Amino acid sequence: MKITLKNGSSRDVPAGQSVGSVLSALGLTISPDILAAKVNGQTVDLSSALAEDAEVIPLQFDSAEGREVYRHSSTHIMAQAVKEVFPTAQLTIGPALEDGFFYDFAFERPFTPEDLEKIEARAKDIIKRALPVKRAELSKQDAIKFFQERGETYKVELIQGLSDGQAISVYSQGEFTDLCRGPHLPTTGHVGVFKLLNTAGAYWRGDERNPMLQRIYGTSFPTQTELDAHLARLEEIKRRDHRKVGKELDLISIQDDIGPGLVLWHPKGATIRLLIENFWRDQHIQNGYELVYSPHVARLDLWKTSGHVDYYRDNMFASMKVENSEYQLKPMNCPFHIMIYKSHLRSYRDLPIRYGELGTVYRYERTGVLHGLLRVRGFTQDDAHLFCRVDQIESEVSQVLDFTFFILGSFGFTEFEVYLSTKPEKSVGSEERWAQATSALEAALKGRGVAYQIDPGEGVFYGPKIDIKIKDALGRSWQCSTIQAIMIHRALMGSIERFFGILIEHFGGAFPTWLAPVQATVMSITDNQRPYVADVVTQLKAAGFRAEADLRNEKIGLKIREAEKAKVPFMFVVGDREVQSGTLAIRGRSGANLGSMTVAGALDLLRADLKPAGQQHSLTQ
RNA sequence: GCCGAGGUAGCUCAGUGGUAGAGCAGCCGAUUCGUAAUCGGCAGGUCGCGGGUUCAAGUCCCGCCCUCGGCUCCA
Repeated sequence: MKITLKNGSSRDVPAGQSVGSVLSALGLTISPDILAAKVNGQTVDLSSALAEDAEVIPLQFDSAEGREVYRHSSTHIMAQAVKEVFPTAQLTIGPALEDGFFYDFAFERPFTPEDLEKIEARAKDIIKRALPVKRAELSKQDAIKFFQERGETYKVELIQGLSDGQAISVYSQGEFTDLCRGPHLPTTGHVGVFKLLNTAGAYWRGDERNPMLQRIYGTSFPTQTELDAHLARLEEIKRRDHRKVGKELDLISIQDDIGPGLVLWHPKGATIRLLIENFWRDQHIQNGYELVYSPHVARLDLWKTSGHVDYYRDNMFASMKVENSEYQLKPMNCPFHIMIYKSHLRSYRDLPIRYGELGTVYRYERTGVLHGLLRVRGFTQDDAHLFCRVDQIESEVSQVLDFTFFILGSFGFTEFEVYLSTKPEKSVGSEERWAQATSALEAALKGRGVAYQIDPGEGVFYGPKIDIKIKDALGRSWQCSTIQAIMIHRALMGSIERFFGILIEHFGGAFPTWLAPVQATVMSITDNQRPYVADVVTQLKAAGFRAEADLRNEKIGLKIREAEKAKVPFMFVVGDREVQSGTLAIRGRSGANLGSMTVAGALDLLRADLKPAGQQHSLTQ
């Protein structure tokens, strides 16, 4: 039997040996760092036997597969701890997540923070015991019997869902046994630091008609340093939360008296929105779009014709009666753009026609899913509909792809994840149209060399779509852009509200100069410099910059602190020295001393900081 | 919608049945100061909304509204 390693070296060994012993026979030290192995592309336990020629790759925590095994074993350790502390809790499922794990238990009451402490202490004890983790295979019948005897009814239900001939694997550590596909760490002692984070309710199998289970989230890492880094990242995410920053910087508010999911844009937030919208309009006109406007309500019949009443009713506000007709608050802009298109006869020579609108729509979302600016009930889509011939679809989609990457890149987003979503269960239109539209989208993606994944069945009822997720400064992915075929429907920023929420978090409120609501604050040291400061501000404003004076009788330290907290990109400090020499002492955001310069020099500095849009500031401040 | 935690001054929060508090912000006064908080004083409340228990409710009970975490990652 021939075993090949990643580095290409290979060796003959007798069949039937375990992966672990083969690796050590090949001269690799089996340190606790090696968690599992990949054999011919499949992740397996180190204890699994090798039966045929194989390529073997040892897995450590530094690989995604290695981490998955590590976290999966961690959640088993937590489950064992829960069973030891609360024997009446029933096991359900417990997968690894990207940076941790969870396990759902059926239990008579929610777990309290005190419970978590006890469970965590027990889990640490289980790690200390370094129990060997053993795999066993049972027939379906035996597996059902085994878990039935232990009162694990959810496990029995899971096994009943598995196919009949299949051998069913269970993993044991000490007295604890769980139904599990594996693979797992060799012992519970392979886990380093272990921490439980929070609890939550979760439906059995994710279905709200099913019983509510008690979920516990946790995470684990080989070292305390890595755990600390992870916790610091969670803190950073909290610090940048757009709901917190949006309030601190007085950008937006969502008020109970107005209604959930309905956003007020305060002057500073509105300034940024205006800049975004102006940029959007200019770019669309330059790229061959015609801009349109449409009303916020329309006869319900329009929404019946469009299919929204049949396919989208759950997300619509209730209709209202006006005179003798029913009217509907709009959940989408498409029917209006189609009506503009249909307002007179079009020749194929007129195509493509591209209608764009910053169209505000209203959708009913259940209160439990609302989330700051990222999930709201009233929002403005940067919407457009492209009417084109079948032979133009591919090139139009290609252009939209390029345009999307340009627009998003202008706001500092340069990493993307692209998904192609295909025909869902509930849909309108023939199979042929779906196939045609889907292949046009795919051809455009391939033509632009864009890497993408398929999201089967996730298309909209009227057509397939390309979704583009942007990655922010902390590496998180957010869904904004969508491009949908049949009539090509696209939104690049998605909704201005969501996009703004993401922008706030991406920059942590420290917007690049072209978007900053206040670009420079000119501050006096004493009352002596007031006329000079006022004159400088007048000059800055005349040059088109958003500048403010801070003439208060306060110490310069306080003025700087407040400008820092407001994330103003530039502070121009003026004392008697500057008045004498006709200069400004310039301080960048976060304390950079940029020296002294004249007003003309300061204007050059501001201009130079405007381009390339969105990419000139460090995102780590 | 469901499970859990919350809602007290503009903001952040303390307040375990007995006279509603602090810090910051605000206002008034003093201070004229060189790169992240000058000092002093004053004012500020339907304790989310509605009902109930009690001599007495921010606090206990019931209903509702809203916010936050989760319900998407699946042996």
